[in-house]
Amino acid sequence: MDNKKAVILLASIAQEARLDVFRMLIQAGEDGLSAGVIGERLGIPGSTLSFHLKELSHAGLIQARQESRYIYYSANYEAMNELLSYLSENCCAGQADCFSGVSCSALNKEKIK
Amino acid sequence: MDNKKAVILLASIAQEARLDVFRMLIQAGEDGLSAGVIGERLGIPGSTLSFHLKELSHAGLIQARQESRYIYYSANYEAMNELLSYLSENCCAGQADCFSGVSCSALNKEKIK
DNA sequence: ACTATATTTCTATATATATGGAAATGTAGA
DNA sequence: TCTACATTTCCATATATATAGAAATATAGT
Repeated sequence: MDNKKAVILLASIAQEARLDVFRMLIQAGEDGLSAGVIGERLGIPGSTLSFHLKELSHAGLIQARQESRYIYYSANYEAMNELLSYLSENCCAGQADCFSGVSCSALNKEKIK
Repeated sequence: MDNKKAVILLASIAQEARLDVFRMLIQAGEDGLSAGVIGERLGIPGSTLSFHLKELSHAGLIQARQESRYIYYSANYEAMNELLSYLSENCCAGQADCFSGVSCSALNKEKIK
């Protein structure tokens, strides 16, 4: 993952409504949720939601799948993993005390080895 | 860390120049770098850089320290760790296959236990 | 005090993002 | 085909962000 790609992914979740949507889809699992359900749960008008869903899917963090009249959106775990890896590597590079005291400490031990 | 805070941190690095600055400061270590050096290395005019440095420090991802005529900026590793923890938790929640095959796999084993 | 240098603030401007109603599109059941 | 419903696109508008020159401010050496 390069810089530009990371910025695109970051920007796609650097917005309250979109972060909410993404977290919801992460929780929802592989099947995802329909646009209608997402919008209803978050109280977002259709057109606004559509805009945000497009942002997220253009970034590649979620994907759409049509099923009868509904369009189901689901999280792309792989893309999020790549972003987290990028951030971990670019945060921790050469920094032994990075991730100390947080849940990622196991990761850090791995990297220091 | 709550949603809003995460959005602020994400937005602060969801911009190419700022992500560059932040990565540079991560690499630079505790002492950090002066504004002038950062601007020169990235080829960014002073006023533009100042704007971005302010964004990053308002978010709390970097901090400033005056030393004679120079102002040194340095990365706040703790803040970045908290952001990564938040993202890890909100990405991996209940998802066993999260982080598989990437450098964060050790973290995941920890969490599944 | 004067000068040089570092950085920020001010200002204008360009560009991007966010919001949501209304209309258009797509899908399926009667 | 008609109707109901889901979702998107179109559109106008509001707000936020990014850029950079010029002026202002701060610091330190002479």
